[in-house]
Amino acid sequence: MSYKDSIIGTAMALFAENGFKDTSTADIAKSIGSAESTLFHHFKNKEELLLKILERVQRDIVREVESHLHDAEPENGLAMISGIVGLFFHLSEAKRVEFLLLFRNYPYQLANVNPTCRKIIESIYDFFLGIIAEALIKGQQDGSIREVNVQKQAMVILAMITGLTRFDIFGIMTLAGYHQEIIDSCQRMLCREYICED
Amino acid sequence: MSYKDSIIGTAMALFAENGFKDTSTADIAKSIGSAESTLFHHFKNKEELLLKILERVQRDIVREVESHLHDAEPENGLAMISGIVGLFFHLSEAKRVEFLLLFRNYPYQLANVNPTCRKIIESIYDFFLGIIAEALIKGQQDGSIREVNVQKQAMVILAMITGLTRFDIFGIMTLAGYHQEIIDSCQRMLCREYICED
DNA sequence: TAATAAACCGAGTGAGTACTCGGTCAGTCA
DNA sequence: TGACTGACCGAGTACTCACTCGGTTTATTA
Repeated sequence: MSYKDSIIGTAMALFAENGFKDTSTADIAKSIGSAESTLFHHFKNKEELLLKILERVQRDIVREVESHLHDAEPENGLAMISGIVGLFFHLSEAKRVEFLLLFRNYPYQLANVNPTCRKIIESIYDFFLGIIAEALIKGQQDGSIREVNVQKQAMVILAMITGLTRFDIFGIMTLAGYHQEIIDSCQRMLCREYICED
Repeated sequence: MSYKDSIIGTAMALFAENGFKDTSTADIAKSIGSAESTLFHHFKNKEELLLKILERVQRDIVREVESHLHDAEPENGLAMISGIVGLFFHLSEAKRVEFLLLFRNYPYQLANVNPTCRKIIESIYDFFLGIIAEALIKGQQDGSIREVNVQKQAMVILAMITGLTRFDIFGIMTLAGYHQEIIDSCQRMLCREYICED
């Protein structure tokens, strides 16, 4: 059990860093310090290993987000959104390996032919869309957020933060010191009215 | 020249659809209808072929965008931003293959070790950042856009539209009918003040 | 037309690749 | 103690990959 977990952890790091195709089973075995054939004693093939990894990623991310959201006591829906956006950026550092894996192409390619994989990935995106939508609805009820199409707006927000995170993770640009600017932009996008101070 | 171009076109489609690693030189040759060894007569290896493809993608995208922007006569900076966002979504369909290729991991992996590749990719992103920043500055001058940090805000906008396009292209979600919502969100993010109509 | 060069091909080649198989060894329980 | 089970290994194996090489066809130009 524990050994199996260590395979999952090691393989996840390698898949995230180098990609699925560019990580050979020999690489994984070497990194663990075991024989290549031992991998196939625990997982029937490389693809099953990836699926177990994705399952763990999904569980870890959901658990982490829920524990953070549970602690927070936001005053209204708009503040909830700010909290979620901030949490997402926090996660992209704290769970960097998991995020990097989710920005790889292979999981989505596999999702096209493997329903199990598809479900895992969908559940991750649906989870984030769900908490954003919840905050939007709450904000509309308490008046902190204007009337918007909740589904569409949730997607726009998720796309924005994943897009920014992708830039950061792939080294296209750096997000250092940009978090407040981004949260500000979100608030302006959503708030009922906004008057410029200057 | 022309034959070389047809190799580039065919290989681009395959790399975009299946990824660099998952497209063998045999696949490319078969798709063109020539011998595998002929590829290596025109390109010294598979990597050089990818670089030539990326160069063409960069040229094509810049040319296409510039021709569109040249035609448009926006009334102010904010309208320019809306035009750029709309154009980006138009491109993600008109240049679907090129966009798909730019959402693959391999070009960015290669960029880490190959300066030529890095330059091409950077120039694409810098190009988009440049036209967005230009619109922001114009908007601040004509009063249609509030005072913002131009660099940061340009990145936020580019991240949002690439993030949305990525969702659409990878089949995570569909953008059908969302364009106006997104352009609206951008305008609210940028405009000097906004009063909700309801 | 003859000479030169470029385009193109078929048949390799060696270096990986995921995965298999037969067997060893340690721990568990009757 | 002895039979059984599961973790683990080394040595394969069949296959795919990018790339090479010797030679032939085609185009160009003197």
